[in-house]
Amino acid sequence: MSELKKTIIVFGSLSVVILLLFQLEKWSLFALGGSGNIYIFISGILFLILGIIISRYFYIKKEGQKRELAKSSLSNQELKVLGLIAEGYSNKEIGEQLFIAETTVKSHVSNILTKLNAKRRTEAVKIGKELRIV
Amino acid sequence: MSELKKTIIVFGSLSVVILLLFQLEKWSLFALGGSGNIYIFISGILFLILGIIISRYFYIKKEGQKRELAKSSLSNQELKVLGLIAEGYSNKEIGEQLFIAETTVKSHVSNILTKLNAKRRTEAVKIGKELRIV
DNA sequence: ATTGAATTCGTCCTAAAGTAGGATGTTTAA
DNA sequence: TTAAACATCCTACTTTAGGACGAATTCAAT
Repeated sequence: MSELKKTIIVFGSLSVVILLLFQLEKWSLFALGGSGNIYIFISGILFLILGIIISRYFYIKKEGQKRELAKSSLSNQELKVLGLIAEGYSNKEIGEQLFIAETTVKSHVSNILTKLNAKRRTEAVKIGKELRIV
Repeated sequence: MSELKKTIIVFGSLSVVILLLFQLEKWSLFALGGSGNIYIFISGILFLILGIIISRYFYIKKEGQKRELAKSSLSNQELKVLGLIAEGYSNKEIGEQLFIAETTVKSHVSNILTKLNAKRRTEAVKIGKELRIV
């Protein structure tokens, strides 16, 4: 949400800047040379935008790698269980959904708590969300 | 996260489209009239972007109103407790942090579960996040 | 072929969470 | 001012969760 707002602000500001540049050119308050120069100028801004998009893309990639690291510590089944915990299901309900015994779910939950260094399932969910694995 | 990706895709696509239009104009493959028409065209696109930003802003506003409605159903203390539950604290720990007895926290939790129509504290957190009150 | 991780299931025990009901005082809005 | 909501605390009870073991099976990698 905060990331979204940032993105909106960045792109919004850039849009307004471009719009203002067009207006300034139209009103001839700025002498940017011929009509060729403004193309170069605006192309530059657009490439700046692309640069931001690309860097952001790589940022997300890096986050993704972090996620992979955390994921690797949790097994597939443990990830499923953690996801269902985050949905608010009890161990019994989780067992029914995954077609396994409640005791097995308990084992998984214990392992999850140990691996994520959490004391409670609610804390595990919080950590899982922070690590973006939920 | 999904929202962020959408935003990036929308703005990225628009940027590329604008860039392509400049290239097309430069290569004279498109005859958009004089240098005046392309200004109008691009201004239109920029206003489209602004429109998206504004509509998104109002969307967020509307979500905010929903939040207020849900907030009003939970009392101040209940909101605090729900927040601490989401942080992964136990009833005892919550009591210590709010300087109230564990039994009182339990009362609050029971009321929260009733008001949010949840069976478990994990489910309450999930609902709370959906209602954006956590 | 053996090792190790993953998955599965079990029991016994304790801790935490949740239910139901009551009691009391304060705030607050009609 | 009076009813309703809020906040606090309690007892007694049931359910769920979690820890601490053990143990069997499968399956991929060495």
